[in-house]
Formats: sequence, C-alpha cells, structure tokens
Amino acid sequence: MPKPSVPRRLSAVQRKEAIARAVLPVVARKGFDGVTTRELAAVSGVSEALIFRHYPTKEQLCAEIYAYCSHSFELDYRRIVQLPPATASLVRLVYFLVRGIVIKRPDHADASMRLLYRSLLEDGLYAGRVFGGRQLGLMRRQFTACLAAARSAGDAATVGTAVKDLFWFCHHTASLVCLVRLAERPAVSYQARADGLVADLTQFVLRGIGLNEAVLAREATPARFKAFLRSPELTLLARL
Amino acid sequence: MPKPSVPRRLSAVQRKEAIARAVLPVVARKGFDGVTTRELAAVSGVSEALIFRHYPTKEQLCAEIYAYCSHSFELDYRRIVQLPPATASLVRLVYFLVRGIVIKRPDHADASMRLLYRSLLEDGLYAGRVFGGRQLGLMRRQFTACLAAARSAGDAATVGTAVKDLFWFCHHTASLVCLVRLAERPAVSYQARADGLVADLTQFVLRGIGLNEAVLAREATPARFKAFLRSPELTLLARL
DNA sequence: ATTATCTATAGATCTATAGATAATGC
DNA sequence: ATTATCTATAGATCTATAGATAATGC
Repeated sequence: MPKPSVPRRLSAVQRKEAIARAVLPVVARKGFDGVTTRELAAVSGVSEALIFRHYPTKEQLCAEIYAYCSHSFELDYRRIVQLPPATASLVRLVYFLVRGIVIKRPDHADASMRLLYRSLLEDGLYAGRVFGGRQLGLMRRQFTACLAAARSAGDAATVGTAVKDLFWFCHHTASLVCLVRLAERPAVSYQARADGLVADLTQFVLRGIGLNEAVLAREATPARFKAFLRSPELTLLARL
Repeated sequence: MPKPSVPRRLSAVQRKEAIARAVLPVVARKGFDGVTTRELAAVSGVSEALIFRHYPTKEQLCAEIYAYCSHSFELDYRRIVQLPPATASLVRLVYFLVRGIVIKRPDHADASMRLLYRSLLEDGLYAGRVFGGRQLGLMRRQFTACLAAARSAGDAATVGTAVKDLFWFCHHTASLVCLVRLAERPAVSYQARADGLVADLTQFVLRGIGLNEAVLAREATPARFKAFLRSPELTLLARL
C-alpha cells in the first residue's frame, strides 16, 4: 500500500477524488466489508475524520468508487468500431476484446475487473451498468454488423443462436480467464501463456460463433494478431 | 434465512456439522467479512457461544465450510465418464458439463458456486482444489479421449490449442453465464432462456473446440439434448 | 477569514470467554 | 455424571462526530 510521503493540503474536490482513487484498489481487493475506515485512511494518507468529511458514510465512499470506476471504463473503442463491417474486422474486434480482458493491465484496471466480479456476487448493479454501457454496446453493434458481413461472404456458418448471445459468449470465455488469473495463486494453469493464450482464446470463440477453418487459417493466425498490435487500434490497449 | 423451529439438543459432532451446513449459504452470499457471528448464530438456531465451542474462531468455521463444500462437489460423473470415447460421447459430456454449471440448482449448490467465485477474488485456494480435483480431472480425461476420437473420425478439426486448455475454455464459457445469473439482478439478459441457453452454449463451445457443422447438425440438436435428459446420465444432474 | 486537516473520543458492534443451567445417558 | 447449551459480559475494534489546530488566499 503506497503511502503518500507528504500529505499536502489539497482543495476539497481534489482531496475527495484523491481519496476515491487511493481507496479503489483496496476496496476492490478486500471488498466493502473487508476494509476498515482506518485502513482506507492509511492508504489515502489522511485521517479517518477527513474521509468522513468528504464522504458522510463508508457506504457512500464505496458508491463513489463504483461511479469513478465505471467512468474509467469509458475506453476508446472508436477506431475498432469504425472499421468497415467485414470478416477481417470481426477478427480484429474479437481479438481486441479478448486481449483487453485477458492481458494483465495496470493495477487500476485490475481493480475495476475485481469490482465487476464482486458486483456479480452481490446486487449486480455495477456489472449491469458496465455490461449495458455505451462501450460494450458499441462493440456489440459492430460485432453484429461484422458477423452479418462474414455470413453473407460465406466466411461464417449461420447458427441458430442470437447474435447478441454469441457476443456475450465470446466476452464470457475471456472474462473467466481473467477472473481465474486474478486469484493470488491462479486456480487453473493453462498450457499456453500470455499472447499464446490470447490467440488460442480468440480462435476458440471465433470458431464458436461459426467462422470456418479456411477463414481462421487466413485471418486469425498468431502472425496476424501480432500485426494487430502494431496497428493504430493499439491505442485502445494502452487505456484498457 | 430458515430458522430451526425447535433447537433440539444434538451430539457434538451432529451440532458441529449442522452449524456448518446452516451457515454455508449465508457465508457464500455475504462473504466471510460480510457476516457477523451473531448472524451465524441466528441462522444456525443456536447461541454464539455454542458456535465458538465448536469452532474456536470465526475463521476456522469458514475454513470448515470450504472443506465441507469441496466434499459436496464430489459428484457422480461415473456414468458420463464410462461412455466409450467417441464424438457422440463428447457431445454428451460437454452438454452435461455446461448444463450442470448453468442451470439453477438447489440453494446449496448455488452456494458452492458462490464460494468458488469468491475464492477466485481472494487467495484462489478453494478454487484451485475444485479445478484441480478428482471430478473435473476425470471429466477432462474423458474429454481428451473423446476429442481425440472425434478428430480421427474426421468430426473435428485438429486445432493448435492444447486440449487441456480447450476443456477449460468450455468450462469457462458456461461458468461466467452462471456467475452473471447469480447476481440479484442478472447483469446480462440473454435472448435465449433456460434450456435454449444451455443448447446454444453447448453448440458454441463444441464449435469452439473444432467440431464441424455436419456433426453438430447431427449430434448437437435441441432434440438430442432433450433425449440426454431422459437418459441414465441424468442421475448426475440430480446431485449437481 | 476561510477552509483543510488532525487529535481525541463517543457509542455501537463484534469476536470470544466465563460461568451458570438444563438436558441426556448410565 | 456428563455434556450440550445458554446468559451475561469483557475487551477489542469499527464507524462516525466534536472540537481544536494549522495552512491557505484575500
């Protein structure tokens, strides 16, 4: 827990946000009931009294964290979403989706994933906001358009499942890998590592939604994926 | 919270287990830090003092819950695992795996899923025991044998991903659907419902591991799945 | 003069224990 | 006579507040 060396005097708004930011990872890791206000004060580098000055109750502080975090989920998917609807775009989209979820990110995004899963074990409100939010909504729309294009190009089998559900299945597969790896001692040890795992997962879900082997061999190779990482869509990853 | 009407006097061993059983769903739902010993006493129908007589600390009681629960995960997969290694067996296996995870079960199994996900957000020890346990180990071995058979029969494309990882991907996809539906207000609303969702998921992961469309059309239809439910493997579901 | 911050502490709650009571089995 | 169970309570901890102090901006 990083303790600010000199607890400078800040303006009310600055301090309020500083507290939320400092507290976020701890609450995400230990849960609302798992931390004490004493602890929150310690990681914020201020007294408990000051925390209660900015947030009337511990509960409201935690609510603020969720708000703060769902804002931070506002990622820059624009470049991905602007690609023309086509099979190739679908592969990119899914690759970035999977990679964004699986690859270990800076502590802060890590915390937001924890909050997400924690929310699912509780009221599911925050998770509902994230899953129903603008970002994933845009992704899903693009996914739908691309899959339709892939189907009419003969690149994907038309399956009975609703496209919406297919999107979530892709999302879910990657998400549980993320969750499994959040644990102190990862609960499953995969054969593949890092980029290999992302590649395997991407191929798995692309097959799952019906893309045929010929397309996969052409568009969804590790070499292609590597190339994606050097393409402009990369900006997305930096913030993810 | 069901309160035992007449708190009969039990033998030490019986009471000790009764407490663990009574307390399990509450701890699973609210977490170790989210419940108080007062609450645990209330749902157990005994005094706090009696709980501390049987379990020296709150922590040890919770440890016991995990032990108790991981034992309850010992399911009867034998029938599934005894099927001959073949494409048809693979479809059954995956169907039962997915259904067992997704379909809402009696409260108790629900609780064990919650503990599982909770564990992943913490030390991952319990999850590691479940994932590395005998049951899923047997499933995985059968999965491997069946997939090999399917491949050599020309029913499945041989993909680059390790078979072990493919098994987990199947497992994961279903697991996150389970998690999403554990929340009070389900965070994702799928187009498909209940059995339809299970069928869609099963097809999704079967495609994911490389089974071709011809096989799916033949072996993985809703009608087939329905037939599975009337077959002897059903005993598995009752306990799952 | 205003406002951020701290120290000290109240009041509630939580885990755990001590000692008393009541049910069971020999 | 033994042992399961309860009541009452100690001691620690936790959330939240009151009132004092110190830094900033006019």
